Amino acid sequence: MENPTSSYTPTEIEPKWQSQWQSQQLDATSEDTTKPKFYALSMFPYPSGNLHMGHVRNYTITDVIARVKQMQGFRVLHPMGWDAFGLPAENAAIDRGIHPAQWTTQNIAQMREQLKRLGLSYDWDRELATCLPDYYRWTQWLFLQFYDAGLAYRREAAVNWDPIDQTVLANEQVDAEGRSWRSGAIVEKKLLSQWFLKITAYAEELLQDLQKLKGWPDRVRVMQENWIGKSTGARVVFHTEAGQELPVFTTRPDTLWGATFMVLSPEHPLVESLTTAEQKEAVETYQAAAAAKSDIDRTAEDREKTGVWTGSYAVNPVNSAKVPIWIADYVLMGYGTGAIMAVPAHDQRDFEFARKFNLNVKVVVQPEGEQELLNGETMTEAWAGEGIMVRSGAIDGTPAGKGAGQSVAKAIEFLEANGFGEAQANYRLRDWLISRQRYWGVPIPMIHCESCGVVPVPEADLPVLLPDNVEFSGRGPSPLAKMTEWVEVDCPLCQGPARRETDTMDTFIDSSWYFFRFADARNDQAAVDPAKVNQWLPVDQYVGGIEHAILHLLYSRFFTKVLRDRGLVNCDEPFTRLLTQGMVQGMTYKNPNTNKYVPADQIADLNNPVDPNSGDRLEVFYEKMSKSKYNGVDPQTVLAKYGADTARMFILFKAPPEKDLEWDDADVEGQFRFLNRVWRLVMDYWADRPQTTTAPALNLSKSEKDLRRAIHIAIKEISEDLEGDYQLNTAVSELMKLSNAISDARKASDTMMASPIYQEGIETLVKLLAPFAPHITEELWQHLGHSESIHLQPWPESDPSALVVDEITLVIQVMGKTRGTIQVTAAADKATLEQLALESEVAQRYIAGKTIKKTIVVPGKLVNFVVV
RNA sequence: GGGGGCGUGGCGGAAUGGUAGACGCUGCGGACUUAAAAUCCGUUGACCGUUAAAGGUCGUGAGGGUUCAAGUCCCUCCGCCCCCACCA
Repeated sequence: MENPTSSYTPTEIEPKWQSQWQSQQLDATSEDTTKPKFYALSMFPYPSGNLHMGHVRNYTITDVIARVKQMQGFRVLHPMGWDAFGLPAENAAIDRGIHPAQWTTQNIAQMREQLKRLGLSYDWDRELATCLPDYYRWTQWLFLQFYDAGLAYRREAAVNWDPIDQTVLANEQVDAEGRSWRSGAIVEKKLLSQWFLKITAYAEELLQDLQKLKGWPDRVRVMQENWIGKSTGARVVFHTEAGQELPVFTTRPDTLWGATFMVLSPEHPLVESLTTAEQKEAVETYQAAAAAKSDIDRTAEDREKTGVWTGSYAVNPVNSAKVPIWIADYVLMGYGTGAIMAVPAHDQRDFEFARKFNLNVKVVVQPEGEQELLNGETMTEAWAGEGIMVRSGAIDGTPAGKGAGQSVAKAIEFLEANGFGEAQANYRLRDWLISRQRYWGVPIPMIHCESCGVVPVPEADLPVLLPDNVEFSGRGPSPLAKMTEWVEVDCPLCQGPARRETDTMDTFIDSSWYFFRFADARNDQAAVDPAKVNQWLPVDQYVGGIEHAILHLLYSRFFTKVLRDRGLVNCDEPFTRLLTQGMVQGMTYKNPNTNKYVPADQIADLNNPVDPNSGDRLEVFYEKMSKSKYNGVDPQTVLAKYGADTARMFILFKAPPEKDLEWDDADVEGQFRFLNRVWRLVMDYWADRPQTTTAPALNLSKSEKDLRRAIHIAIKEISEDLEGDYQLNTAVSELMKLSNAISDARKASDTMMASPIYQEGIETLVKLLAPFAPHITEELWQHLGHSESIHLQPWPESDPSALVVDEITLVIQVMGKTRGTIQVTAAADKATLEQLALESEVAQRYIAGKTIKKTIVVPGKLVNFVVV
């Protein structure tokens, strides 16, 4: 017999529905404020031009969440935009002579089409691109807000300098050996005056408020905590013999009596004045060597300590001891005061330094118990453990430790009482250097006037537009600095000759506020209307890669707090819940002898992979997809072959969202088969459905009851999987179970298809599947005789009465081991359960000849006999 | 060095302290077909056992512990992954 129903052709139905939804404005953001709001956001992409599987995974996860919330009666904001400034566009300009704006615009157009092919429920009316003046105008305006608040300032800082091309390089343009990506020259450090945002002013709040982020993965919170890096201790002021103050920060002020020398960073401003004539040459040589060292050299593991004496001494405030002042690159100018008191007996780094340069080691913490007494002359490593303070004047005899009444607290008390210092906290977090000596970014809206100094561009003059007709060579100063007619302006204050700031902003600035702009994306009067922002923010669910765990998320939190303090938004934190999805990995073939990757299509037999060139056996493993490893899978290929719904289902089912996902073609096939089964199940029902449906029976048959139960279990389980933690993989497996249950019910009974329960099953399955596979479900929904979109249907509710069972399976255990099961009526009470269990054949077999000592009855679950 | 996470069949992965391995992939056997594809049915942790069953033993990285009962809770150890790191 001919198949009465058409077959499932995703490549036809998917584009059809995509264009219908678009013309119906199905995905327009609802303005119905009687509904609760839900803001679902994926981290917006850099428009590289090609969508990769990582994007597909990210956006699919967020789309399912947005669609479910929509069906559950929320008004949902689900926007998309482009993080469109950045280096690759400028590289394209240098390499291929195409203007960054043109390159970016083309890429956006291409990626937008690819995204649309995935069936994502974006409100495209709110699309934004950070490189467009109607967006970056407000980025500039926000910068001026920071400036006005005293949170933007200028100071000198080191940049990567290419001495051949005479240009500044981004960190990404410096390779692992410290060479320029273009010229190959060894990159130098060069000081330039640059703009900073004062994120350190918010360090404590950024740290404290991590506790509010209950919907964030622990590890992201911990990473941010470590990044902020708070440590508590004291500031202690030493004096040089010449009388200059030389403050240090220490977490162990209690060991101050053991400080036998001091170390300054080579860049410390006092080094020059402290250096004696005899030491001048050695010190300057050392400083020059330190300056030339790359970051990689400076942070290399297990480096031997180096350093040089300045020739000067300082005085230890607590015991007036004369301590030599050294410089060494293990002390960093950017942390604390750039100077330390060295306590070699109790700090391993100081110990190594002291041993190398024969400096005095003085023990001030003596461990108790069986420990041998420590001796500064003979000890082989620093003692950082517990003990009793010795040779420590005022705190002698105090137990070492940070607790109340212990050495650290006592020492701080003593310092404060004598004016030697005070308790202090220090943060590892540094202010954010935002200046980039590049073209393709937001121009910093500042003007340098010879007589007025640094003057902000008046708000009325925003945006400061990027000039168009720029030349890109990759050499010399940034393209903007070469644009004389753009650079030279009148000072807004004195009208005298002035120059524009030619640096642009770090692109992380653009992405630190885009989630606000989506709430009011078309506003040309303000960055955002506070009323609109407060209606949508904070983002309820943010989804993106773990690689943004620190910088992007921390900067966004910082911006939110500053905008709150400027009265622009109400929320303290921008992202209530955060999901960091795992990466997508591809099957990788690598020759272990040559360390070269081999494309799969060059391998003759994938079951026995050998290198076509050498014949070496290849290693096979999963690794993050990348071009250089030939292990990528192009979304376009998958869409063309199976359609978006299959790709979405596969990605959702294959692994939990936060775990890495191994791409496997066989599993993709499996998902395609599942959608085909659903298609046939629904279409067969529609073709063979009885023309007169039987009235709802008062007494359901057993198979009807079982099916109804399966339906409502599926609703319950899937709804739970979609709450909070988004266990999308198990949600998909529940959909499969329901599909299987419907299929089984049909096979079990000829009359089942006429039952209203069967119809309920079919329609529920389609509705529950809709957020996951939006196209096939829309098509099937229409075939089922509905005219309104399935995506506007209410989410099914689980009926508790349907879950009730007449009989349960009772597990019989003896001594905690499962020995069998019996069927019992669900209504049975504890005593009855015990009785039935005891009488059961299994129980009798294992209890025979023994005495029951104790019986545990867990109603609805099991009976366990403890016997002797 | 500091911090966080993970370890379950051939594979991806399920399991509010209560029948470990749901769901899927793969493999194997079968039906349909001239044949293949597709589809459908059965089976798929290891070992012992039997003609076949029935049945039994073991099993969640290793070892201890708590409990009537442990993948799950506690302790020790091993292995892998990630973040930070000469941060005073």
